[in-house]
Amino acid sequence: MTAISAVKEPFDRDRQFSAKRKSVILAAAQAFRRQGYHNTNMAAIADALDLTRPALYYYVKNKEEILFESHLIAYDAMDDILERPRGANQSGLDQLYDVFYAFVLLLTDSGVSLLTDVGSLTGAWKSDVLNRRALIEDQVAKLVKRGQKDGSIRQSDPRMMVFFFMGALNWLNAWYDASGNMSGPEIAESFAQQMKNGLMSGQEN
Amino acid sequence: MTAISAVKEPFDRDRQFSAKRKSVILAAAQAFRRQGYHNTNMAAIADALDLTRPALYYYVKNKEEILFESHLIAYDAMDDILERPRGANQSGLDQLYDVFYAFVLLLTDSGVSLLTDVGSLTGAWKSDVLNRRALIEDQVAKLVKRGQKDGSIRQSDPRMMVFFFMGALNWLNAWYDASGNMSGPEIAESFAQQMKNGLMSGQEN
DNA sequence: AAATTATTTTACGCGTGTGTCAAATTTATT
DNA sequence: AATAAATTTGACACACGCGTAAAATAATTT
Repeated sequence: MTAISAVKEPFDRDRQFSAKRKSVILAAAQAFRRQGYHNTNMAAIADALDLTRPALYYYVKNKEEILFESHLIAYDAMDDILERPRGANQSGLDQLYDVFYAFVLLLTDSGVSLLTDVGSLTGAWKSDVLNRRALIEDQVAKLVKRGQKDGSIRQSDPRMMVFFFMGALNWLNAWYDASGNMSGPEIAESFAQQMKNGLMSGQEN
Repeated sequence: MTAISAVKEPFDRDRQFSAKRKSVILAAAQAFRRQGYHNTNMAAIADALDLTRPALYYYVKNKEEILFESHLIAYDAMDDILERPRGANQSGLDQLYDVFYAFVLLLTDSGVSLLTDVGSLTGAWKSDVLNRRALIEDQVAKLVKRGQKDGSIRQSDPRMMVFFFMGALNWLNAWYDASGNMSGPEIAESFAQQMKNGLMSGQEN
């Protein structure tokens, strides 16, 4: 008998299964980030895990499902960041700074990455992902509006502001290489500062 | 006899050929922008031009060449913008503002778009495109450094700054829809302002 | 250790999409 | 009108990569 009681045992099975399943998704997501969805075939994913191609289908319905879940992983992580308690005393701008800083850190230091291949998703998968993204943008836009109310952020279309610095974030994937000479926190610092100054009120301009 | 003299006639032929060739590339580029390279098949490109699929191969070696040239079109246009004479009296920051404004306008108002599928290019095609992009980023970084020298731009890693607002630019493709309620110049104005404030020196921060 | 269940594999079918080629058609030239 | 050149087409070959199914192996339970 293992250390796990007979009652819990099936859960352990499930746990191992979902652990392996997740590592399939993660391995795939990494490859997708580097080479793109269509330039990554199932064999490459299998190889990365020392498995053979059909074994993947034991964990996953099809390739598109992997792409779907890859997106979810990123958006879940961003949701977590957005749900972190933020000092109510802070200005909207400062809160936004912290959130954006955490976003950049997420993309540089954890393996999580934003993916661009939404166009390769179909049906509910596609709309789900787009909805999740829109939700996050809404949350961020809310912070912008908050900052505009408390005077820390200048008056301008919040959506444009969000698109601007979220774009910078998305583009990270294209150039950031963990082996580069710039550390994650350094990039996060630089980006967050730039975002902050871009929005800040009280510029002579 | 047409209006074109017999001497020029062969050139006219060539001109018609390259005109048609270019419209092949442009039609493809549009489709690539909307749906991505791999989600666009040659048939779709042919359909858009009321041609049949093999006719495309009269103008073009293969699909990858189309992608390659799609990239070139965008980078050529950006080079043009960078080569426009800029008032030497202007600060580096102001020059950058104008350039960035023109970049955004290019992407919103002309059909030209930045493409992301570099990973689907191989060999010299890929490196050429990456080089072109790097060259443009260098030019822009030069403007940043100029602004830092003349005191209009604050002291910080120029490469990070360039990545930041060039990212915003690249992300435009993902959300900008000509039918949206925001006009090209409005977006350009908003983005350029945001970029400017982000870099500007003399923020209390 | 036999039996059951979970996991992985080998072998295969199939669709999609690219690129080619020889023939047909259209357009220009003499 | 006949010829030549440019352009387009229909028909085909072929490769790649996804997903499936039945069988084999490994792990777990009784």
